[in-house]
This record gives sequence, structure tokens and C-alpha cells, in this order.
Amino acid sequence: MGEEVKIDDGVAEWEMGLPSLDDLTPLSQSLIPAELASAFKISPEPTRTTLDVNRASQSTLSSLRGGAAHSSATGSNFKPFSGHVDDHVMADAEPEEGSDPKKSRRMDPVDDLAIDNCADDQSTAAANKTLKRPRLVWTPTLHKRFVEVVAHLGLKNAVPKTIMQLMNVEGLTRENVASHLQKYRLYVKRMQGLSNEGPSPSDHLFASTPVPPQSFNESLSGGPSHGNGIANGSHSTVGNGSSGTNHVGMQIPMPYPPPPQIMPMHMMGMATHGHGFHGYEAAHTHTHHYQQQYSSMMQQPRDWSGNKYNGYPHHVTQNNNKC
DNA sequence: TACTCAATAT
DNA sequence: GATATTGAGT
Repeated sequence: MGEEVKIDDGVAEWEMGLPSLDDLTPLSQSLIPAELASAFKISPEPTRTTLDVNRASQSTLSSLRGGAAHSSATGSNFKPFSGHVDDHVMADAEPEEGSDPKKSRRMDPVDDLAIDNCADDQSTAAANKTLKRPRLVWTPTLHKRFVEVVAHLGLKNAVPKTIMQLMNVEGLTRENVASHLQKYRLYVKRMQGLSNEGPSPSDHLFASTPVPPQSFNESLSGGPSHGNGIANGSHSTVGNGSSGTNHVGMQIPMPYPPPPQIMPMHMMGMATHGHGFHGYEAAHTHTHHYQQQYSSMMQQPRDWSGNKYNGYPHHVTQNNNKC
């Protein structure tokens, strides 16, 4: 525990860790020696020819192609992810089997996303269940999406589950969102208390987030809203491009796309021992670089086809997670 | 069941 | 110290 590991894209990197062909046991070769099999009364596996192996490979490949799309739990309004690029960073945690089950119980969804395309058998799925959910790091891109969804909903309707659904980020849990929302609300509250003074340097991620206007924040101190929240039209208050930071009361109306246009995101980036944004900052050395970059990112015209989400910081690389 | 808040862990 | 996760209360 404690060491930083980043899984960047890199098929090459994945491949680097793979055994060479010489190291692999041919699939056509039985894994259990005959003596061992008889000793344990295991009926010997049928001998496989190369042809059998090839046939099996073809079968696997075709099933993967055919079944690549998986449906989203949020229904037909939300497109499932089919890609693999993401800048979400997860701080990995050690598996720690046998530790507090409460701590491992939430690990599954992210594990699904982390090895989403690989979970092709029950043993893998079962193994995933024993793994601890990696620590989610809210990258600027992820946070941006969060803010956009919250802006769309209005803080009144922005409850974790709804946000999670609208964000449509695979592996993102309600708890993740709730936690981030909690922090975000604190930030908003503080900002509105400070009025126009702007975010404090310690706000890091939020510092580059436009302070929502009062209308956005109308029920900040109210209780939980169990409203539907989703289909309430189009008001959005995401930052404008003039100052980089919206002040209270500045409201830039921006049509928010209906849910079907919200492109799903992936959360494949992993890192261990998360220290929040340190993973990000590590690549940018100074926080203000990060802020600048994120601010400019926030100012980009948004392309709801999802293409604009390529403004990823480059330490966050694509993760072509190969099986 | 889901939400918020506070405590705790990393 | 900053951030995410977990647990308790509602």
C-alpha cells in the first residue's frame, strides 16, 4: 500500500508486462500432466488440436464483437460507453482480502470499469468482488462533467443519484458523487459567503469552477430533494469565457442537452494511493498551471457529441485496457 | 432506499 | 493538509 501506480494508456505498456510467446503454455497443451490427473482422479482433458484452439479463438472474438455494447443501468436515454479513453484516475487500494467487508463492498463497479471488457467469466467477476474499490480522483474533466450536470439540474435537484445517472460515467458510484457533491456544496457555500472574493487557493479543483449563481444555488441549505430533477429544461450556468471565473449572479444561459446527448465517459485511469489532485498536479508541477489549464478547459465550447472531452491533460492518457 | 453530514482513512 | 470514503442519523 502506498505506492503510486498509474495505469496509462498504452497498449505497449500492457504488452510490456505480458509474457513472451515462449513463456506461454500453448493452449493446445493440457495444463494438467497425465500423472497428476490420474493421481487426483481427474479425467484427462480432451486433447486439443491447434484447429480447436483457433476455432475457440474465433468464437471468442466474434462474441466479443457482437456483444461489445453493454447496456447502461440508466436506461435507453443514456448511451453506454463503448470506448475506453478516460482521464479519470483511480487511486488503487490494496485488495486486502479479509479486511473489513464494509470497505470492500463498494469496489465492484469500478472494478467492472477497470477491467470492464475483461470480466468475461465468473471467476474474474468473483475475484473483482474481493478487490477494494480504487480511490476515485476527481479529475478536472470528471469534475467538469459533474458541474455541468449539477448546473443542469440546479443544486436543488442535484442529488447524488440523479447526478450520477446524468453524468453517465461508468463505475462512478452514488457514494462517489455524494461525497463530491458534499464538498462542492461546501465550496459553493463558502464562495457565496465570500461573495466576489473568488475561490481560495486551497480549493484546487473547485477553484477553477465557476461559482454558481444564487439561482443555481437556490436550495443549497435545503433538505434533500426527491424531485425528478432530470427533465427540467435548459438552464445552465457553466462559466463564460471572459473572466474564467463566474461571480455570484453571473448567469450564462446555455442550453443543456437532453440526456441522450450526454456522452458516457469511462473511468479507466487508475492510480494508487490517491492524494486527490496530486496525481494531476504531479504532471503540471504547479497548481496554477492546473488552474489555468482547467479554466481554459472550462471555457471551451462544449461539444456535446463528446468530442470536446479530448481536452485531457496529458498525464492522463488513454487506457486501452486489453484483455 | 437515498440523502446529508461528520468522522475517518488515504 | 487535501481529498475521498465510510458510517450514522434522518
